[in-house]
Amino acid sequence: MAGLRERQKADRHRRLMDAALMLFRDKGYGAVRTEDIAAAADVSVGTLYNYFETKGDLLLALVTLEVEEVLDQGAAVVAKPPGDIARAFDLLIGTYYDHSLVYLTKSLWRTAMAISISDPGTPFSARYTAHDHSLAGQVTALVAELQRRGLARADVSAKAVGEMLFGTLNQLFTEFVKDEPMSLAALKAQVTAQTAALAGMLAPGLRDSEHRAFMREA
Amino acid sequence: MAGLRERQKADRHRRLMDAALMLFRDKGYGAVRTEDIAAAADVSVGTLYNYFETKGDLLLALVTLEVEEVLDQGAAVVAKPPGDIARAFDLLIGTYYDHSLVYLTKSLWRTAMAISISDPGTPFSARYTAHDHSLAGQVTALVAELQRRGLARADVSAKAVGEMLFGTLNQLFTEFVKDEPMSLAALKAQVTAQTAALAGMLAPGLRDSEHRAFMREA
DNA sequence: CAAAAGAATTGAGTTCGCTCAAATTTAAAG
DNA sequence: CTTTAAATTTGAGCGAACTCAATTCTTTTG
Repeated sequence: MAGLRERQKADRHRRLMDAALMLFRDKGYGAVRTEDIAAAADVSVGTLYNYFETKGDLLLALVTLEVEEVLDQGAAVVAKPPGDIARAFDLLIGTYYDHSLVYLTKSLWRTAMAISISDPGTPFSARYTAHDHSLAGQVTALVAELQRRGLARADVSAKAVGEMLFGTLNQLFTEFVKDEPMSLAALKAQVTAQTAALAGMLAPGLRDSEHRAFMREA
Repeated sequence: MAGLRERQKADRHRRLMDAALMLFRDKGYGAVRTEDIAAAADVSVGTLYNYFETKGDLLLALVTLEVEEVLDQGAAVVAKPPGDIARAFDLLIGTYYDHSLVYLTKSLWRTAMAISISDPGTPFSARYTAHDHSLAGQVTALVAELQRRGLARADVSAKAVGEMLFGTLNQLFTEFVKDEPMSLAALKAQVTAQTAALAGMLAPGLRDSEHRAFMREA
């Protein structure tokens, strides 16, 4: 069995994560002092900094939890996508968006994004960027899967489409978290509107006249 | 003539901006203490905070300088655009990009972006967002001007195209400032590649076969 | 089991952004 | 030119993130 030290370590780590999640959600990142988190987790401030490099690093650990769960849910969608391109995009992206507020608030997302932009060289930012790449990879995987199933034309690069799609969903998500009153429904409506043209272009075996009609709509 | 008080005020404001610009560029935002800026401007810390709400606000004042100059330069391009859509886009966007590092460094841009994301309700963020809107408006104005001159098809919304274009150039700029070794030339190459398809679609009087060829390239 | 070695915790101390009551400077009034 | 009023500056002090030398706890060794 694991030694006492190891168990205590795991336990303290969990307590710190739990305390931080609760406090951040409740009072907001800025209003929570590292001392509060430490106290709620029954450790000293020094110990908190033995487990996490900075207060922001603690937030990232929560973001990581979030993203790992959403990647799992997304994998299920990629494995069995709806038979329609537009619906498949909406379902995968909707899964991401729905999950985004399970653990974190808009304010916490903003803080995490801000830290990752301002210090792009740090481990924090590197991990945040890695999450982005995982998500973009999953979107690409969906496009490839649709192609494999003959639901999307195979003569375009799945990677190019996937990254364009991820760029769009990411930008819309950024606007969403910056706009406190904006609802998830409004966000989804936006992404549906913006990806409809792309979905149309990806439809296989479209005759030229129909193709041109899609172009005009987009 | 202006009273003594007024002159002193303008002078202190200028000294603070000069000092902040020099120190931020030299040592980086985080390494400069408000006390250092105050000392370099020959005022006390309290006075600094009488002129600027926060240390970040001082950075924003520098960003504002930057954006106002670039808007002036951009207006000249809009007034007399090159006769080719792709070249016109490249020239305007290139003007923005070239000017972006005249006053500020990548690191300072990142800090400014981070602050504007993390506190979207503050005056800082509002002004930063206003800059974005001004730039998007100028890009839209370029599209409208090209339409007026018969250089771009008039049957698409200049606003829609302008905002899509701005979204792209903004996203690429964000990636640029996050990637310290990336050169301005590389940034421009990326934007040229990404906007080429859009420029192609906007060409007026294109025959259907050519139109479809552009689609396939994009 | 006792002692030595090693690992982790602790919290007082440091730093830096920012504030505010007192002091100073400029303008206005008599 | 004084006196009064108003505007502005000032810097010691506060709060919060983070550090590190001393302490406590766990494991290993003899």
